Amino acid sequence: MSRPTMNDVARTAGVSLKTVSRVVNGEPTVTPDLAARVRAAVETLDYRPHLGASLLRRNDRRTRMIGVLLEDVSNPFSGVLHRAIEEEAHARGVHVLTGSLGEDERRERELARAFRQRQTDGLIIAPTGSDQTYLSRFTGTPIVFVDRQPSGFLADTVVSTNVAGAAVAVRHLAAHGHRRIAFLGDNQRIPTARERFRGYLQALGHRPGPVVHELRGEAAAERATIALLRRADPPTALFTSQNLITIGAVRALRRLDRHRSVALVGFDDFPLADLLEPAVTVVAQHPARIGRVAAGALFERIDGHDGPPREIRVATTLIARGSGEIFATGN
Amino acid sequence: MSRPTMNDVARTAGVSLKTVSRVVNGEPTVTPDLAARVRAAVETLDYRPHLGASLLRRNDRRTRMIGVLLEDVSNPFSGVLHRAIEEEAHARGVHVLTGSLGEDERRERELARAFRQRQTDGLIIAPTGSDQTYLSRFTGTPIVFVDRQPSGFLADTVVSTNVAGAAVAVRHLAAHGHRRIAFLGDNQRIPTARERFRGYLQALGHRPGPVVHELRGEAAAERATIALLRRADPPTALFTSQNLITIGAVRALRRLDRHRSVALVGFDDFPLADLLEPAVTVVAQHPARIGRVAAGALFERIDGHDGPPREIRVATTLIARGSGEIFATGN
DNA sequence: ATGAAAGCGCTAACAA
DNA sequence: TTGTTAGCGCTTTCAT
Repeated sequence: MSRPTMNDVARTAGVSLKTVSRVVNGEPTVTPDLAARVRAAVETLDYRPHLGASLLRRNDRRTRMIGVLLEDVSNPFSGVLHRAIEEEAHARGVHVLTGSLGEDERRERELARAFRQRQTDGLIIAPTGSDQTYLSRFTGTPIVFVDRQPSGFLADTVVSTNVAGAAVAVRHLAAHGHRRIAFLGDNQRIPTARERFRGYLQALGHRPGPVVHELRGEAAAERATIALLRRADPPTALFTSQNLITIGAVRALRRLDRHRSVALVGFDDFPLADLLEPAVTVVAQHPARIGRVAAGALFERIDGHDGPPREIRVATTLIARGSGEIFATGN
Repeated sequence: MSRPTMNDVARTAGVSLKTVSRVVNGEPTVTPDLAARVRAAVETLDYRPHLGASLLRRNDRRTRMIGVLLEDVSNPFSGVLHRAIEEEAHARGVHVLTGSLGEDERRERELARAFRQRQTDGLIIAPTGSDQTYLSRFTGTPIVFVDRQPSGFLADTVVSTNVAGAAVAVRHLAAHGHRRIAFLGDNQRIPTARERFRGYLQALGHRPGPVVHELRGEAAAERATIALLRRADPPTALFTSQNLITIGAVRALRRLDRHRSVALVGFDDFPLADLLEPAVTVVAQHPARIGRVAAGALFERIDGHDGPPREIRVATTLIARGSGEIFATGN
């Protein structure tokens, strides 16, 4: 025998199907006596309502399920973001479908489509692709972007104050006497990455130091840093615009035994940054806050809010720990 | 106007509803001409099949969705586990519902029930509660446990070789001359935690050093370590049985400036362990492998495999980095 | 307060 | 190859 239906419950309780439906859905218009009998039948049959069937017939077509697309659920920034979103959802009795995108544009599109097809009430996306035009067909599904803003499609977006944060980092280095401050960054097609570069340029007036873009991952950042420090005229300080790049740079400085002489400020905090020698100065983002705000915005939209797309900026915080307070040596 | 249905598509394409169904489901028995007309109609109407309705009628009641319950999606071990599971699922066209449990037993039960109610094809659970008896009612939903084995309910379980791994760690310390090796551990109601303690005892014959259990989180571990080292007869080496505890211990050693004199081996690796001073020796678990294996086992069950519950052990690896190779000083 | 009937969007079983 | 009919498990609407 298969799973019991409302009909089975009705039969064993000796009531009509509709009465069972009323009890299950907590409608108040049922006599306590009948309600008790229904609940007993539910118990003995181990009845569980079929959410899909209920959804099919309901007017209020909410699945109470949202989709979250992140760069990689195993990286610390995404993890904290994810957790914060999950908490907000949990508080509303909403479940979360999760997907990691890596750098795969196609996977972003496919997962977004697939999640929507599952009738998720809304989507939170940290876009990895360089074009989100495909989302314009997603009518009826609220979308909020986090961490990176979209291209070719407009919706609520929650991101850090990248320009200001990067500028603060670079000015901090300049204040410690540095004149040749290198920029190490990643994919410049991503608006967020461009903003951080802009902050760097802004802070240095128009006298930038050496610049390296398109660094993918720790290893690439380590190699690039080594190359930079072996140049004839090496930088005395580094600004790394992303956490994996920061870690790569730390490894490079260690290998060259320059970690006590070359200053470093990274964008985005990471676990144990405070336990390294020297501890790493960063401009911290607040992924938990970003997640909370993004989830809040999404649920507002789901609940019918219909204003124009908002861009919400979350402030960053400079955390001086040592690596950024190394002074420039004479040159 | 609302979302188009198969009927709408049928009407605009001038065919029967069933023909549309055939095209949408890729059944081969449709003339190219009709199929093309259907696809055109799908395109112009922006039709998307309603998964819920389809599920309701199908014989093969697969949602192609699994549920994953983890301790905390924002901790690195869980994150890597999660990603590995997601990759296996993705390869099979399956989506993942995720939930974090913290230390909340009730949340475990509630989420497991809720996910099952959503007709997830199976569940992967890193149990936080001390009793999984409630799962015995979950007939028809395959379950696999990861990281920690269940109590009161039996199912496939994928865990590290905790006893052996802990013993290796402790013997490694003993081999460096240590005789007073402390154990710092967490919740002893969790079988996994007990196993690690057992490995510790096993390695020391019956001459254990100081033992502290029930440490919850980094801060507690830090305090406990400080207290331990201030005793009259302090340990010369520490075995920390979990990654947050290891980090707490590192902080304590730093604060007391004993990080170069007291040896430390931790159970479970963590990011940047190799960049600390001294780099932290660990018995590494392999969360990615655990995740892959667990997902594999779950999908086997979903595909109908019906053997007895299996306990699958994943080996650990000692990674000597420095902190575990500090020799005992005369005493 | 309770129930009967209709139908949500789709697929199974069968017929043409 | 195509179409017709019934019905998945539930909620709606309308009657009682």
